[in-house]
Amino acid sequence: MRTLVVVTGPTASGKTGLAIELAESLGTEIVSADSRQIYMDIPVVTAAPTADELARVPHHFVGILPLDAYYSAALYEEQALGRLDDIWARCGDYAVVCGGSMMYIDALVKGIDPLPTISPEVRERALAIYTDGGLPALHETLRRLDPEYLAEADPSNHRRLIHAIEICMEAGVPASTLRTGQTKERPFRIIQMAIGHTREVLFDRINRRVGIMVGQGLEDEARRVYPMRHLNSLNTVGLKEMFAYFDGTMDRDTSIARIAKNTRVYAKKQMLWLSKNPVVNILDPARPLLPQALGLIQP
RNA sequence: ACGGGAAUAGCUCAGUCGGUAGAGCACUGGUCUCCAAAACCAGGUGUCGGGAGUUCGAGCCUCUCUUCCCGUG
Repeated sequence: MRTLVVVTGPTASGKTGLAIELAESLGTEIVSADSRQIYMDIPVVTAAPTADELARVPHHFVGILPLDAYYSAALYEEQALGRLDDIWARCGDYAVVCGGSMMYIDALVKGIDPLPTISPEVRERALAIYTDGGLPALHETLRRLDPEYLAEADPSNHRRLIHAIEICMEAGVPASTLRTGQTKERPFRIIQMAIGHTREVLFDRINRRVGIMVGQGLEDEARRVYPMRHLNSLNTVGLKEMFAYFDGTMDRDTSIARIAKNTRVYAKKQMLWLSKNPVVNILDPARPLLPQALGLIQP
């Protein structure tokens, strides 16, 4: 039976290493579920798998997109499903997904409504409504295009309001009519797991990892992409803070301290998401992980 | 040792006329159908250094102790 093994969890929890061990012992490949590792040219800050690790197990969706490429959870769902079929066809019944982008994991596991991909022209028009008129203009536009969404939406969250307007413009119908929120049934078995570090241990791992990144050339990497800093792909923990240092608004030590701090904040958000998702099996980090993981797969 | 200053949230500090405290950052909790490492929302977490006094009432005034800083030795 085709089985999707999902290794998720907060950043710096050891997902990559576990996924590689699993893929090796199952004789299969890894599909990454990471909204930043998918971009090329930023491997250090995203803690992407190393050359060694990539040589041990083939990875998909790592370092494949130019920094200015548009991407979304819906695109990921479609492309990852296709790639999984390919892996099952070549490698047998198992495929491993590894990543901490919970939106992507959800899109893959539960499915996401087929909302249209927004054209650059529409994106520009919708953004202009906000830059010209702020939140009130967004509310006014939605009152016309999709009052139902406006009633449910977070009125302060311009990103989501803009996106709803984009969908209305692109699709020609109210966005709320396209959103069913229905979970799709997948024709394969799904087993999800995460490593259950305590917050204290995880924060310590994060602090150490930031130091390692700096040693691996984080600053050089950030400097190389600095001219493109307004791209969404670079709106990323570890780069934002470095850019502030380059801009002169923060000294280097503060910048690095803030990277650690913001990574901890990010990890907390991921843990919150996990805690709301009881389907995920929590592995005990005090015991060897691989046997626990294999035990979940073949009870 | 003497003189002066300071002590309030995790940190830096504000606190009017005496009416049991507030800001920024930090921190904590949360939202979630799609650029999500994004975006957004909510919450003050306190023995006002200790003790005593004046007062109806003290972060604020008085005394005292402690600690720290600056100056002079």
